[in-house]
Amino acid sequence: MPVSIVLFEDNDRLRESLAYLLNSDPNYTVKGDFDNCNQAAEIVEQLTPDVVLMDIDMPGKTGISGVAMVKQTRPETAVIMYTVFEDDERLFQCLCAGANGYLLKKTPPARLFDAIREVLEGGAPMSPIIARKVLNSFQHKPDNQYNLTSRETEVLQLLIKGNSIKIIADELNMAFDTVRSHLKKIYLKLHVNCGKEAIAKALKEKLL
Amino acid sequence: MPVSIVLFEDNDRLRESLAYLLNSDPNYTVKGDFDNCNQAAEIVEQLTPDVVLMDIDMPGKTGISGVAMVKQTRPETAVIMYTVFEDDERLFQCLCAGANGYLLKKTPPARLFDAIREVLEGGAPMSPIIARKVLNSFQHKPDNQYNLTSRETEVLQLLIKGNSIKIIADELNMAFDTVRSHLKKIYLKLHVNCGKEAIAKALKEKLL
DNA sequence: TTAAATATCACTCAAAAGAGTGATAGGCCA
DNA sequence: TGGCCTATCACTCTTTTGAGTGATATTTAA
Repeated sequence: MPVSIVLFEDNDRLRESLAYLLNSDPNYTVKGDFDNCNQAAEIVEQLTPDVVLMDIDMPGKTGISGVAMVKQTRPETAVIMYTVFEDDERLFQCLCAGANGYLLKKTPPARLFDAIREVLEGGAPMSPIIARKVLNSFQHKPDNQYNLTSRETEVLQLLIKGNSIKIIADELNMAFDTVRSHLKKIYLKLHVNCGKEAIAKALKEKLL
Repeated sequence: MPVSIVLFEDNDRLRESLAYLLNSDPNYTVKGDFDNCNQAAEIVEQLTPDVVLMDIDMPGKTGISGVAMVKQTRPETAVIMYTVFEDDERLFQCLCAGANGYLLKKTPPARLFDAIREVLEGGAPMSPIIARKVLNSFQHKPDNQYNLTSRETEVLQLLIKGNSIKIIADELNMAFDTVRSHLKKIYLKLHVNCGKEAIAKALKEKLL
């Protein structure tokens, strides 16, 4: 019996190409393909696929909600995300929602067959960059992808402990305005607008 | 130039088989093989391998200490664990110590070549069961040990995204002062004094 | 040896946030 | 029925923070 698959992907051409590709192998059969995942729960309940391929950016509900819905209504369904996004935010949201795999769209199509086989064996197919991000998330060591200077790092470390500018200045023996000066640069480098966003970003991405 | 590899594995026959296997491919060369990792730091410093294959159960220091030492002295070294153990305890200790991959010994030897290629591409080769365990570790549910009400939770969720009070009020269709009212209660319940501390605590303790 | 980056501090102005106080209304439950 | 909790909103006052601008000394790198 071939592996049954359902696709959620809003790009019509891509979705049809994928369906054609998968159907061309007798071991796989696409039971349904949809350009949104608003009815994902009902669909997996009806079609009972072995594997779901899920885009993230779709009209209506995002694939992040999509994987959550699928996993809630039919947990035994293997869900592989298939997306262009490789930011930490969406990646970990998908994983927390129960995704079983995460492939970037730049993945060569042939790899898709491997991934589906792998996920059915209980594995977790991931693109290399994604796998690396996942492993890095276990290390509590900083990455400094934003090129913070050592002084800026010190300031940010104190900030994410919830300290006020006044306290930080005292702690690092510098003037109030110097701390603010550093903070401005930090916000620039992190692309945020205020301390709260900086804390959120630093902690979410384990910068320190 | 072939990929240079160092092996740490106390089973002599297995270690020699691995070395023979890897050396049989001109693209790979085993620069050294050792039955313990007590001198792992000095060894990688001397031999500067691209990849280290590391057993866990060895006389003297464990492979867990081993990967930590290697990563500390030469972080650019890719370390792949190669072990029979598949318990969560050792697995996550290795990941936290900085392992770049985790293969079970039941892995077919041919897969080793894939794994080495994968780790050099920035990926994280893992046996399917291991990958599954890693992904499962992300499915944490919120705890709500501080007895936040549903409304307070909504406010906190928006706060930790870095939103201002004004934005939160708008988002939840409530008055500016109502949001502040909720925030005051949230700060009380979390035992913090300001929004920055609340964000830090909520994210560190994965409250939401 | 110049130019760039870094670290330092100062001043102003406006916006945001925290502290304190109090009020109203609906739901729940004993 | 009368508390208790939750959610809602309002007002004041003070502190904190962000944005803008600019200056100076030191270090680093081209």
